[in-house]
Amino acid sequence: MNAAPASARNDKPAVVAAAMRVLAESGLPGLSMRRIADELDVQVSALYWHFPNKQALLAAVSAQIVGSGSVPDEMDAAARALRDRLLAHQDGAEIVSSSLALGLLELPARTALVAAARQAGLTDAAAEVAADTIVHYVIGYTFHEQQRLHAAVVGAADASVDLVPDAAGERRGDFDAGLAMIVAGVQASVAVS
Amino acid sequence: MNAAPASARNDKPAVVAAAMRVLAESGLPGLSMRRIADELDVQVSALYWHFPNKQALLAAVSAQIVGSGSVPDEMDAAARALRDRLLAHQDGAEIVSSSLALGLLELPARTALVAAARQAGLTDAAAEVAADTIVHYVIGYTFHEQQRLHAAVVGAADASVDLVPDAAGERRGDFDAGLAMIVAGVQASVAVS
DNA sequence: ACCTGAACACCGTTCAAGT
DNA sequence: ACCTGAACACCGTTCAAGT
Repeated sequence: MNAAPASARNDKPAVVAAAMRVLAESGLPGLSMRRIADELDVQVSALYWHFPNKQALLAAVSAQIVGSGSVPDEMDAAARALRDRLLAHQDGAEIVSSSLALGLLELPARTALVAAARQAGLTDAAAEVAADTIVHYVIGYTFHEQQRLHAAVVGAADASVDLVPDAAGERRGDFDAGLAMIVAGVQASVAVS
Repeated sequence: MNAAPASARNDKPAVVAAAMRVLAESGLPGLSMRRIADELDVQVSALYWHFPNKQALLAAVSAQIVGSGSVPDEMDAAARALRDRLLAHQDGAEIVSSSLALGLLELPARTALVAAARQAGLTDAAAEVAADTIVHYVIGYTFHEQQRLHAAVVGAADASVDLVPDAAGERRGDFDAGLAMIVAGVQASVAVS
């Protein structure tokens, strides 16, 4: 009953893999159903056998981006792990953001953040708020950063020098500084409750 | 020299006003150049006399959304004022987010936040980080919230009951709770520096 | 189970030409 | 100064039909 079919065609993971390749090459603006179909040497309509619509396909891409492995159990480490995942793919933050908002994606990092906040002494409800606050910050910050990269590419000879100062160096510092403020606030909220 | 022209045609503010009407009626997905042109009884190509491209038009819409008036000078009040502006327009957070990331928009609330953070005792650099952290949180949170509204409209008979619990009530509380954590963290960072 | 081919109803942008 | 008309190169989605 597990006999290999006569002609091996595409399955869901193959479609997602093709989408990841297109994303790496052309970013989110280039990630059209037609480009993905081309990558598989297939008609566009074939994709709709595997996924009901583009958003569902993007949700599968998002799941690939954020991964399913384990996440560090400290708050700042978990936040940075999420950020690194997003940064590892072009427009990663934007894709994940929309899948998340549509309720089509589970975030392993969020689960880890809730646990860490609880361990720090927050009530269950406060831990959820803290986790969401940090997730919003990470995604918002990284989204903004990745879109600036786009703008910089478009306006090559632009005065965008001061917008993207020394590339990764300073930005990582700012991200960490902001994150530290939030984490401090979360810990401070234990005293209040 | 200020004589009224024979036939009064459209100017930039009129185009922006038309775009705001379309946005109110159909949201960001419906905000196409063609729909805006229709609203003005004009050909699409006419819009390109007023704006070089759609992003520039969206930046003008964003400026209208965030306003130019004065902003409360306390940190949490300034953050809530920004949030209220975004919530007052369909997909306000998404539109503003992309204009901001592209460097096409000034945020009055950000200026107020920097000033408030400085007054709280932060260094100039730390005050900028604090302001950006809060702005990212506000936009990220509101973006997420507004996209859920979309999803709820699309899946009317859905099990989206637990995703949008009691509408505004609980959400406002969660937003404020998260904001309070960040503000506490910002104030805590004064001791460190 | 997976795909083709063709169509539908859209997009943003450009450009010569008009008044 | 502001607009028309037509075109270009795209989109996501649907659907009957094939193997």
